Parts: sequence; C-alpha cells; structure tokens
Amino acid sequence: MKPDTVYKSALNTTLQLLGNGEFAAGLPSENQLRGQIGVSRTTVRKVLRELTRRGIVVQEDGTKIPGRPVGKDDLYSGPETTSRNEHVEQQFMEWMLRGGIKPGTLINELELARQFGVATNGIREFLIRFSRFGLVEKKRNSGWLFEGFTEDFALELFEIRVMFELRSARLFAELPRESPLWGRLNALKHQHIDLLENIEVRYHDFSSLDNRFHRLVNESSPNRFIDDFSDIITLIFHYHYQWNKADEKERNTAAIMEHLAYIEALQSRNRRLIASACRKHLRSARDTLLRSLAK
Amino acid sequence: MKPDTVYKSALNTTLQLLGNGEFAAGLPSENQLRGQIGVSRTTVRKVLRELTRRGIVVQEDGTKIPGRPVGKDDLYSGPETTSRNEHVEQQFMEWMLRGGIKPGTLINELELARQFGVATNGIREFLIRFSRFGLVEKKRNSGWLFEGFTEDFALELFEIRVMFELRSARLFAELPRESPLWGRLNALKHQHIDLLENIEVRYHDFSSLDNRFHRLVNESSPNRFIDDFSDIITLIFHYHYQWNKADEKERNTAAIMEHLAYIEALQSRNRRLIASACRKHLRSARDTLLRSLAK
DNA sequence: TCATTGCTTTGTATCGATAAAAGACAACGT
DNA sequence: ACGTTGTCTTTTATCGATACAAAGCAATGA
Repeated sequence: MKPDTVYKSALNTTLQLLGNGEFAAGLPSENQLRGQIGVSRTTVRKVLRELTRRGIVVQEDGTKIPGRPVGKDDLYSGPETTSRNEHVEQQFMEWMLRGGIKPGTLINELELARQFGVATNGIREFLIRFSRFGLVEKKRNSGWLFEGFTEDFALELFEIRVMFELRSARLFAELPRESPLWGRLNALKHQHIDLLENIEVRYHDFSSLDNRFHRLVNESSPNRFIDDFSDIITLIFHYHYQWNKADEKERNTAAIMEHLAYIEALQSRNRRLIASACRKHLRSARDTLLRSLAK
Repeated sequence: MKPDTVYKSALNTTLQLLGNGEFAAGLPSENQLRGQIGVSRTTVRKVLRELTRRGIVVQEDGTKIPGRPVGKDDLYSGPETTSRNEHVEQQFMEWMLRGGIKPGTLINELELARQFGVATNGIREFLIRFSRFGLVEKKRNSGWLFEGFTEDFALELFEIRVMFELRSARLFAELPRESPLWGRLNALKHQHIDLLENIEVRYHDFSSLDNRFHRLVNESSPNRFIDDFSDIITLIFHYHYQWNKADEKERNTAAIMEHLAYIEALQSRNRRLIASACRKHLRSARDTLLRSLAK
C-alpha cells in the first residue's frame, strides 16, 4: 500500500554516485552510504541487494566493488520516484493555474482524487496543508472553497511583504561589520552583475537569484513567522514564473537593476536609501504580478 | 464509520429551541429549521423523525407541534456531539500543556492515536493543520518534531504582533468619522469600564473582551494574512489563560487600564499617542506571557 | 408558481488493513 | 570496544470500504 518511491529514488541517487566514479575503489559501508543519500539503512540494503542482483555491484572477497557500467535503463523514471504528496501538489497547481478555475469554485475531493489517481485522503491532506497559503478554505461540514488568486489576494500579500522586508532590511543594515552575511551579500551582488551581462541567454535564472536574495535579507534576524510567510511568496512566484512568460527578459532586467540599487543601499547602511530602494523594488514586483493577473 | 455527531448536536440544538418555547405555536418547515441550526435538510429530517418517535414532537392534522416537555436525559452528552477533529485538538492541547512535553520531543502518531482513541489518520490531519502555528514541524520521511512553546517562540510571535497591531491601529485612526467601527469601539470601551467595576467577580471575562478588541482594531482594514496570524494569537492566549491562573485578577485589571488608554488614544486620532499606548500594552502582554513561561 | 415533503445520488469523515521505511537489537569479526 | 552486517519490531504512507450528511430531483398540494 505504501509505494516504494523512497527506495527507487535512493537507487537512482546511488547509480548517479556510481556513474560519477565515486566508488571506483569499492563501496562504502552501509552506514556511510546511508548518510550520503539520506535514507535509512533498511533502504540502503534494499538498494544494494538489487544492484548486486543486476550485476552493477559485485561482491569480491568481503568488499563490494562496481561491476558492469550503469546504463540509462537502470534508472527509474520521474513519476516512480516522487511521493504521492509531491504528485498531488504538482497536479493541483496545474489544475488550478491552467484549468482556468474561477474564484468561488467548490473543490470536489472525490473528483480530484479520481483525476489525480490517489485516494481521497491524499487530496484532503494536501488541501489542509495548502490552506495555509490562503488560496483555499474549508467550509464546515462540507467541501473546500477555492478562493482564487485574485487582485485582492496579491494586494494583501504585498502589504505584508513590504512590512516584513522593510523590517529585515533595517535589521540587516544594523549587522556588525564582521557578520558573514555581508560577504554573502557581496557575492550575490556579483552574481547579479554576471547575470546582467549574459541576460540574453540566462534571463530565466533570475527567479532563483531573486529567491536567494530575499531570503538572505531575512536571515539578518530570523523569525519563524516571517519564514513561513516567505514560503507563500516562494510558491506564488515559483508557479507564477512558470505561467507568465511575457516580457520575461525585460522584467527580469529591470528587477536586477532594482536589486543592485537595493544591495548598494544596504551596503551604504543608510536607512533612508534602503527603505526607498526596497519600496521601489517591491512596488514594481507587485505591479508586474497585478498586470499578469489582469489578463 | 462516520460518526453521527452532526445529527446529535443538531438534535441538542433543536431541543434547546423547543425548551425556549420558540415553537409553541407549531414547528417551522424543514427548510426553515435547516437555516436556523445550520445543517442539511437530511439531518433535520433525521432529528424530527427521532423527536417524533420520542413523543417530544407530535403530528397533529398536517402540522407538527411540541409534545411532552424536554427532559435532561433527552440531550446527548458533550463527547457524542464533537467531531473527531475537535476531540483531537482538545486532547492534544491537554497532552502538550499538562503533559510537560519538552521541546525537541518526537511525536509518535501511533501512540497518540491509541491514546486519543482515533485512527492514525486523524492525528496526522490534525498535525498538518496544527503545524501552521509553528509549534510542530514535519521531518521528511519520518515523524513530527515538537518545537515547543519556548521563549524564542513568544518573542518572535510578539515581534510580528507589534508590527501588525501598529499598522492596524494607524489605519483605524484614519477611518472616516462616519465609519460604524467608531461606534463599536465606543461600545467596547463601555464594556471595559463595566468589567472594571465588577472586576472582583468577573475578571475572567477579560479574555473574550481582549480578543474582541484586538479583532476590532484589525477590522479597520482587513488583510487575510493578518487574520490568519490573529488565529495563532487567539489559540495561544486561549490555552494560556486556561493554564496560567496566577495573579489573573491583577493582570487583567492592569490590561483593562491599558486597553482604555489605547482606546482613548485611538479616539484622539493622534498617531503618536496611539503608537505609544499600543506599544505599552503589547509590551506588558508579552512580559506576562514570558513570565509564565519561565516558571 | 412555489414552498413543502419524500426519495435518490453524490460527497465527506472516519476507520482498519497493509506494504514500505525507519529504528532497535543481536551477533560477529577484528 | 567498536564498526559492520543480519534480523526483528515499530512507525509511517497509502489505499479501500462504509456510515453519515449534503445536495439534487420528483411529486404533491395549496
């Protein structure tokens, strides 16, 4: 009843390590391998048994060494290695964003369960988890309401985002000179500059850089509630970037410039400058999002 | 498999309405009753069938009228009328607060399921829902970690609370004179004064007043993320009040005075005064909470 | 025509079972 | 003594089944 996705992805990981030639001199002990791939020894043993059966690993007087080379066919495919939860999340986001679901729609657990090929339980657990993003809401003694990704949602989201970011930016500027975060900020600055130089081909790398930058600012003074909120931002932007490709290069170029101004403001440690650069960037991020919703 | 708690609590509600003499002239239609008690007609019919069987309602040429008087024994008991979810929540809070569970403890779904008399599924769903409060966290491919109600938790909570409350208070002061919220604020002010006069006997009514006051301030300009956060505050204070009874009267008296100062500041519409009264009140609320944690 | 009640279909809340994975214990060799 | 592997026990992830409740449809009567 429980799928063996953990085992399958562990096997894939092991094959990759073998392919990299890491174990040419012989395989490590079960426990060491366990640590490397982050699963239990039970699973490691299962993987090793299977690899031995396939001849990819062979036993030679007491120790295990690599056997025949690894082929493409030895790997398990994507869907086989993702758990039900991840599966449901992807399918749900797809359903929500591409399905043109209108705000106010009632969500039917049974229907989604059939559509996604899981038990209703799985849908329910996902929705409970997902409800913290504020896009769906449980109706008492009844189903779920899809509240939708509306303009109001975006405005409320950004109101909070501005508050949190201004707070973190202010605290960042107060960090002592010797804080390692300054070094990391500078490294990020150079990554921005590099990206800007190759913007023609690498413009979609911005998404990840954006995420790392804003999380770094928050690290100045961690707060679990702000971190939780950042997860919402990350989710929204992750799927929004996939969905809205119009003018991506131009938008990202502008955003990089804003980030650079913001970074320099942080480095100046001038509160006024920081607040203004931060506000300016967030305002244009908000407007971009709103514009893509209006369509 | 699904318990009939909805039916049982609907039956209790109907008995209460009957007891109040509301239906002395004859019962309303199924649909009207449905609206009054907030369940489906299916459930209403089930209730009526049972009440008729017991002779509490009798059929008289076409219409239904009250029959024999309602006795104590006709009511279903508390546990029979609460859903699994509510049950689990109460038991979990009890387990957490009175059980002296240390931060860092691993939570065992199976054990809790046995202890609370539900299927593991129920525990899991509860924990997923509860995790948004930041007190428990899921470990990948393994159990749940109880993070605990620590000093850090309280400090981080209050940092956000201050930000949100200052924002809402500022917006409250900007409401137009004719906003109905001013009237409601004034009504709450008088409730505070009344409570203060009878503080000796009614001091534990403050908890609910406190909650209503802070929610009113937030209503000045609703934001779903702030509302979500308020749920955390409510939960924490709800259980904290039950748990820490020391000096309750004194603490509440002081808090009422602070509220009154805060309300008057709002009514003055003076930003400085508002910010200072708000800060002062939240600082003492935070200190009270911290002091009770230290013990 | 529309509210009322009777009946049917659909959907939700909950349980129990089971395979997979994690974790604990035992035995062994060095 | 301790790291290694072999074996057993506990816990988690997931499914399917089922009683209860909601929602839809039909018939009836004022």
